[in-house]
Amino acid sequence: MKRYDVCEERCIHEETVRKVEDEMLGDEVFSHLSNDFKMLGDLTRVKMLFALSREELCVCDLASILNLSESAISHQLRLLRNHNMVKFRRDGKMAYYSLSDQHVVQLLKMGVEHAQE
Amino acid sequence: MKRYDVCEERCIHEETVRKVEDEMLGDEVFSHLSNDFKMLGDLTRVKMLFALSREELCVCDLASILNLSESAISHQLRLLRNHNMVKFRRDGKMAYYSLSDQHVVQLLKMGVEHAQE
DNA sequence: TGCACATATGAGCATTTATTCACATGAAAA
DNA sequence: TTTTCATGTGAATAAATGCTCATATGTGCA
Repeated sequence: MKRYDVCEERCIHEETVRKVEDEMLGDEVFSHLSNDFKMLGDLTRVKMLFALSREELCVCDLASILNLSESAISHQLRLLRNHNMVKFRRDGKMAYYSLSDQHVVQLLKMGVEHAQE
Repeated sequence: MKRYDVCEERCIHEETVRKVEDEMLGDEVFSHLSNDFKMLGDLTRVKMLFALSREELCVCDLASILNLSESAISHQLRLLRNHNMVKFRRDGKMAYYSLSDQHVVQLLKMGVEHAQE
């Protein structure tokens, strides 16, 4: 277990570092946070989420819109489900997906604003 | 080049799919978007960005706060720089980093809200 | 100049991840 | 029941990614 304490005793701004350390959140929070953003950090998934922000869609619809295999879409939908970003309802053979809340929409909106600068 | 057109002519909801296809953004926008979110989708980087949202910090400070090597931090800072998420100023031997705009802060804030549900 | 030190970077390695293929599941229709 | 079809999933593979180690860069100071 390395400590990287070379700098820790010389160059750092002790005050500032201590202050920021105090303000840091718990590891689980950061972990949760980065995992959520990771869901948005993929071209396929971000397109899927954007599409779902417009309409409820089945696997087949998404596959058609993104021009990807249904298997690929299904795999990604499972990830999104596990991260509580989408919900779904079954109707016969079909499964209809939609966003599980409005947070994703807001994040997407903010992201687009930033991207368009 | 597969077309996955099996479904395209049978099970899809043509109306809905066409509507959503019309509303989809350009590929460059989605690409930009997912790349930005990807920067937030890593435990180390999200911690770095959070820390930088509190104080301007040097490489050494960040390494100390995250308990990681300065090399690792430097590599990640380069990524963040390339994505215009952090800016830096040199002062002698030191390099001081800070967030390049408030968008990241807002995204982090929204992410935390969502994570805490 | 020459040394010390903070930061930057290239190569290598181990891990993660996105897609495909093949097959399983489950519901509707024949 | 048997068939069909939309969806779900495990295994495999190729690509991307994060860290480490070694080394380079560049600044301040003796």
